Amino acid sequence: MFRIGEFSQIARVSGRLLRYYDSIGLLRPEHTDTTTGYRFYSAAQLPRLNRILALKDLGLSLEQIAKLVDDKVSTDEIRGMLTLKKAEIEQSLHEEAVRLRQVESRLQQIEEQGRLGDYDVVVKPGPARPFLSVRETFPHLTDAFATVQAVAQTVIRQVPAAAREHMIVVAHSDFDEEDLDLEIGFSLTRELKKSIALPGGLTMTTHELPAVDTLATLARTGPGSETHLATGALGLWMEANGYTVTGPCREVFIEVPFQKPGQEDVVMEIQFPVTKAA
Amino acid sequence: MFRIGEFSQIARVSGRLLRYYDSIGLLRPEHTDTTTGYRFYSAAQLPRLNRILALKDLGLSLEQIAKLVDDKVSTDEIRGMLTLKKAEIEQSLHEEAVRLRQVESRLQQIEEQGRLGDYDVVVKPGPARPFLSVRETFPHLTDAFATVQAVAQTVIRQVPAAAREHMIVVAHSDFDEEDLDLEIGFSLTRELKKSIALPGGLTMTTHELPAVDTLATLARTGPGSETHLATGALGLWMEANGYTVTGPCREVFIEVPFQKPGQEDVVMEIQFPVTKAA
DNA sequence: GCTTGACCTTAACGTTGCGTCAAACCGGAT
DNA sequence: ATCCGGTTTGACGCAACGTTAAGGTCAAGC
Repeated sequence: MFRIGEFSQIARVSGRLLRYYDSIGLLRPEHTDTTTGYRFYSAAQLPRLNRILALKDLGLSLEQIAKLVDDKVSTDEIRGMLTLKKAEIEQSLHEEAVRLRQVESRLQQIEEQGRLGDYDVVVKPGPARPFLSVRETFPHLTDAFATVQAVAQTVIRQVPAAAREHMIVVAHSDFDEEDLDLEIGFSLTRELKKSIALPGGLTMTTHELPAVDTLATLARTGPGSETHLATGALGLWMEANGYTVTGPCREVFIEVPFQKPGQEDVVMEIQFPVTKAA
Repeated sequence: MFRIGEFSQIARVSGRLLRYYDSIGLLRPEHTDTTTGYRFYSAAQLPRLNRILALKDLGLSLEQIAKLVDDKVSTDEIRGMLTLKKAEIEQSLHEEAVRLRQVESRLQQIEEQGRLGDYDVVVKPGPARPFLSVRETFPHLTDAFATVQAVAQTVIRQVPAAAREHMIVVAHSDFDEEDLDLEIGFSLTRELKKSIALPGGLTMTTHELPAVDTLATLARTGPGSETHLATGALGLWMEANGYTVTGPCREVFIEVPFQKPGQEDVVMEIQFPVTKAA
């Protein structure tokens, strides 16, 4: 019989660990002196402790280990636990690899620009929303501006603040093209009357802005005219991190833009539906 | 200005997270109502939150992130932090890969044997110890038995219990060979007189049992005659996990063996000095 | 003006596996 | 008898929040 200190030296673990395993019932000393509380371990307990340590190295929790070493699980269940753990490790390996890529990408950014980039990309899901909007093709971006203004003014006046969410521009065509196919409108918190007329003859109707599992997003503030810089950065990020675009780009205006003349600054989030390429 | 719920929905994070970041000063709401305590966030705070989330994804701690987003560190320090983080991730990737191999190895064991193996290997360091021993070449393992007995008896009688540790047999030759080159003795807790004579003409002298950084060990109880089973399992494990033997095998007897006639069971730990192969 | 229900607040515990004190007790050697 | 090293039981700390719990706020509807 060994006292805790000696046993801990044999097994190369701390005494604290042995006391902890005693307290949770994972490895009880073979005998405990009732008057002094001293723990006494036998040499024959070393294999059990080693099994615990070995299973711990596999990444199993002490709770799982307790069941395993006490033979509380069938062979099939053991197989299941290990198979699950294997999947977890593979998942974790994948995530770490992604992290590594991102860190390397940031380091490269620093080498090239001398500082951390201006923009940060966040990947998150996008829920479905009712979407009160009008879709039009404009010869040039500047031509769309009037419609954006009209939509903002009209919705603010005719839709209660509690029912509307964000002004959103969905680009069904590339922003670089000559003829821009844009959908301009507001996401809503609840269904609303079917359509609202705009001054100028266009009419907004309610559609569904579809939910997207993975959305690569970039939030920025600044002049609306410099949006392309952020869009470019987001494109580079997607390329560098192995994402491919799977849907139309959305520009979500967290604050309704261009409300006052001369107010060029916007707070917006650029969103691209994406999937991780294999 | 958004209340916490709305802001949390925009950013797709929990309200709890925002309150936590407020409490640690990482992201303070732009305004807090002094009478109600309500937090109010502005849209312009979204980029900062996104930067925090992006850096968190890199695996940085909130403490590090706080310094980064508040521009408390130079570009060189940022580079250092990221380079360090990169190394950590690479290390972690390596460890996970090792874990994956071990889990797969266990799964294979279950397929082959229908249960978890009998033996568990633990890798740990072995500290240096003074070693009172005698080295001899024996034609066969059975020939060594008498010397083992003699060493045990003699040391128990002549060395105080506080000074001796474990009986150890170091195999300077392979156990399979015909002529076994064994070193038999006791590790000591402190230096002792230089030599002790054994009945039969041999003499034990004090050497140093060298420290070993990485020792692949396997503890077992059972008949001393079945030690080769455990040794075989340990060999398989080392092979499966990419370790190579770098020194003589040690058999450490946690309890002094063969003390009573007919007592065949031993509690021992088999140790191989190893290194991870590339 | 009152109720309702959604939203907000702080406070506090739970998570995982121990490391790290702190204050007091035990045991063997001198 | 004394001393020193080993042991005991607490108790806090960690990292980053999730999750109740118990109770204020606010705007809408009656």
